[in-house]
Amino acid sequence: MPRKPNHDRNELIARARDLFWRQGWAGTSLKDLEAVLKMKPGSFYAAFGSKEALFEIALDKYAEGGAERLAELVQAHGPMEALKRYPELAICREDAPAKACMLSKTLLELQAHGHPLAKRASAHLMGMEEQFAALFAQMQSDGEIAADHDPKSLARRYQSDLLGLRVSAEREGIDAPAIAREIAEGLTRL
Amino acid sequence: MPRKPNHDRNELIARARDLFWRQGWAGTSLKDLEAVLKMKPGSFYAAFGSKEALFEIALDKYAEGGAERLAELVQAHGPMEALKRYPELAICREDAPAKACMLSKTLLELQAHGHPLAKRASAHLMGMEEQFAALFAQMQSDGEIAADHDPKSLARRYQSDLLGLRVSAEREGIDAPAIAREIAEGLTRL
DNA sequence: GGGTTTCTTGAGCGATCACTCAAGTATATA
DNA sequence: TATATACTTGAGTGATCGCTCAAGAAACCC
Repeated sequence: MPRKPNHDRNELIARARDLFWRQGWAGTSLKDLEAVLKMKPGSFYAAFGSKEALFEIALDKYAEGGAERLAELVQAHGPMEALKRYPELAICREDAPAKACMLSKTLLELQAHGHPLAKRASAHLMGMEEQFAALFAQMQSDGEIAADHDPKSLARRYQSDLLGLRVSAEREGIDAPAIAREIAEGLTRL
Repeated sequence: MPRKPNHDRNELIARARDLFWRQGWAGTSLKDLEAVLKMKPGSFYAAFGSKEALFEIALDKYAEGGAERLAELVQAHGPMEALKRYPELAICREDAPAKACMLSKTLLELQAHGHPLAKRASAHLMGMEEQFAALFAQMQSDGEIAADHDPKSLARRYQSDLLGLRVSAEREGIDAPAIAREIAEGLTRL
């Protein structure tokens, strides 16, 4: 009996994610969202409830996408090669709306006000780090890297390097791929 | 003939810098500033002209402070030891309003809108990097590190590591000093 | 103390913020 | 075709945004 929605919800969320990723929380107004999603306020609030609710969904989709891309790399090339390629991949995707990580951008912008979205971004960062740690642990049991490392420490450092790389990539006049290569090379020394 | 100002301008700028540093551009309202500076709107605009003008002054003061702190370290301990200590110093100052770098926070928040303050932050980051590069170059002529490195590359990587560290330090449950130690240790391998 | 100058005050400006809701429109079933 | 059920529309909500300005208060000169 009902009328069906004009838009594909998944596509809408992806477009919202890209806009939030690029412009941040406060930098994205409802007007911006209405323009990109081609929705009037009424439809928007019927579909998503609030700006904050949509940001949360977009943030989750962002984290999910990153985890998937890493998992695919692992599937195709194994843990070591995946971790080597991931940094360059993170900054060179030409369709990405920003070089920097949306999780860190959200954390830096909203942490000071104790905003729930900052906590959520922080949790996603922790999830990524655990994913990295699992890969380092696997590389150890495979004998691919020395056994005297703490996988969690390696993951913490790798995550930090990655975040630094992606902030650097946001700057103009910086050869970010060179940094990515150095991070990858650093992994071989383990 | 005139009446003298109630407040010390330098102190006002320092307080504004700390507030902007913590809360970012959009996260800091004029109400916040009025409260922290104990100024009414009229005084505020007479003294600083606009929110943006004050942010710019605060950003410059921030960059200046960082450069000074590094220079003091170099003066006291020489280039290598200074670069080793700087990361830990950056994240452990208990009086700092935030762990993350104000320059990178500004860049990430405002870059997408092409805001002049983002360009200014970017320029300050470049200035820091040149300061680092000069130190690496000095270490080379002193024979303290191998001569076959490019000082600019070393500086770029050091800056990236530093930015990553300071984003990581903003997260909860992360042993940031451990990352700082690893960065310092990495310098010994040059 | 009178006059001048600067600083401080705070009500209030237009613009924009996130958001609401009653009315209109299109698609389904009967 | 008639009716029910979403979905879409956009003017308009109160709140907050950065900012202005006329009036009052305080410190200097003579």
